[in-house]
Amino acid sequence: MGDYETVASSQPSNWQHHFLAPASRQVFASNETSPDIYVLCTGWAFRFLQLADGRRQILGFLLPGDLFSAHSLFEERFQFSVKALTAIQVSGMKRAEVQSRITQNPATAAPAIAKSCSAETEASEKMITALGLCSAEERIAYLFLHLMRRIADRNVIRDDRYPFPLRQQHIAEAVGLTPVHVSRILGTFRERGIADLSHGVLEVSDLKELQRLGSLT
Amino acid sequence: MGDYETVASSQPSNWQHHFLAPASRQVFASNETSPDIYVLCTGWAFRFLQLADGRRQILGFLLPGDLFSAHSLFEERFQFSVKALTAIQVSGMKRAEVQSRITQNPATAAPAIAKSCSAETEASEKMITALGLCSAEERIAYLFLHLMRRIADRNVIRDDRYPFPLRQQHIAEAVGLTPVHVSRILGTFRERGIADLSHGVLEVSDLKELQRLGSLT
DNA sequence: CGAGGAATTGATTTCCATCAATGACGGTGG
DNA sequence: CCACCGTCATTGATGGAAATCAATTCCTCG
Repeated sequence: MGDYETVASSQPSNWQHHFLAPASRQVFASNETSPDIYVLCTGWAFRFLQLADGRRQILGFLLPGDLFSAHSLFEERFQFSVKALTAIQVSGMKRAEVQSRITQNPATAAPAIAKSCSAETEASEKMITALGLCSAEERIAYLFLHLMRRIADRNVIRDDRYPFPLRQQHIAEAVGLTPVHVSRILGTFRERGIADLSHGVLEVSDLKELQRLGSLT
Repeated sequence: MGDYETVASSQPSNWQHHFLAPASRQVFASNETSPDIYVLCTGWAFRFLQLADGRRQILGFLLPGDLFSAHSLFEERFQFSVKALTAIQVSGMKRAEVQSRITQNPATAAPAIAKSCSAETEASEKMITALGLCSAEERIAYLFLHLMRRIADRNVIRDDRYPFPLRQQHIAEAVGLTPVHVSRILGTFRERGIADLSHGVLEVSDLKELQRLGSLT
């Protein structure tokens, strides 16, 4: 891996460390192995898979507090690559250490881990459904709603304005469209008074309509 | 749930039971809860999500030996529905009992469970990639290769002929296409001498080409 | 046989990708 | 301060992949 900038900890420990990465830097590559597990502390990142011909699929976005993957608790090989969307700060912990702490009190740890894995899988399967069944605008609405919920869990949201540091390119790669088409759909959302994404902020003016489009009911 | 036909066990036990379901019967509905976990013993089934308007996405196929979901070990609520593709035989076990057996020797159970969860998630994320990036024929080739591997793990395959009880409708619902278009693609696979699916058997004549199309490298 | 679902085939439409050009910024250096 | 550049977003024109509509034909199974 690339410990791009290791930050000196105030009380150094041998089982936990931190590092920084600037926007756009790839921090891990698919198939890489690591004795550590990672948590995103600040900033946004995304997980993705890339095909031989360069096509890239974004699997999900990482927000502060997210484990890169719940499965990384047990699996030392990355099944995806990770790239910083904004400047980020990451915390790494020795897997062995974390595992031993888990086995020490499994009663509290096990349900949390199970829930976390379960949530990941559920999100994946909902995304499969969105990609398999939904139109371009439904997919984008779904992505917005999914991220809005996660953002709202971490930030105080006022006036329905969400911090949203995604380029149209990222939206396109997440929901299987071209950036040009994403631009058109966002244009229609604007003129229909549904939502406006610009300058890194998503402002939702017609939540009902957005939900009607993207709820995957 | 519907214990359609409960089979008398030769030595009855209170923590394990079996039942049968005919082809096309839905055996569980999304959001249902169950104190049991289930393994498919014989036949094929599939997991799916359904939207309010009736559109349906197949999330994956279940083959003999498959847990309906590894997450069901911890999660009592179904996040998907299950329907029999052929006539099936299912075994159900009390979750509490299974969990206590797991905690009795976690050293052997834990890695197996983790691997199983991990495999499910990896499969989901590869499917997201296929749906987001790939053309119709690439998606179908991917589905074929994925299932061929799983079938070959359970059956002796001769002459590259795989038992394959899917209707074109099911293929369509799994890879996000219409049955009509699936028919066309399968037609081209036939005339190009790549593979022939009919009468419930998939016969592969040009594995290399199928892999070139569907390997998701 | 005959009936009904499944598959195939053709004609047409729709949605989205692709190609191409333009404009809006923000940074950089002269 | 302004010309230059690269990135991003927007817009228009066109083409292509897959959906949709509509008949048949083919199986399968009573």
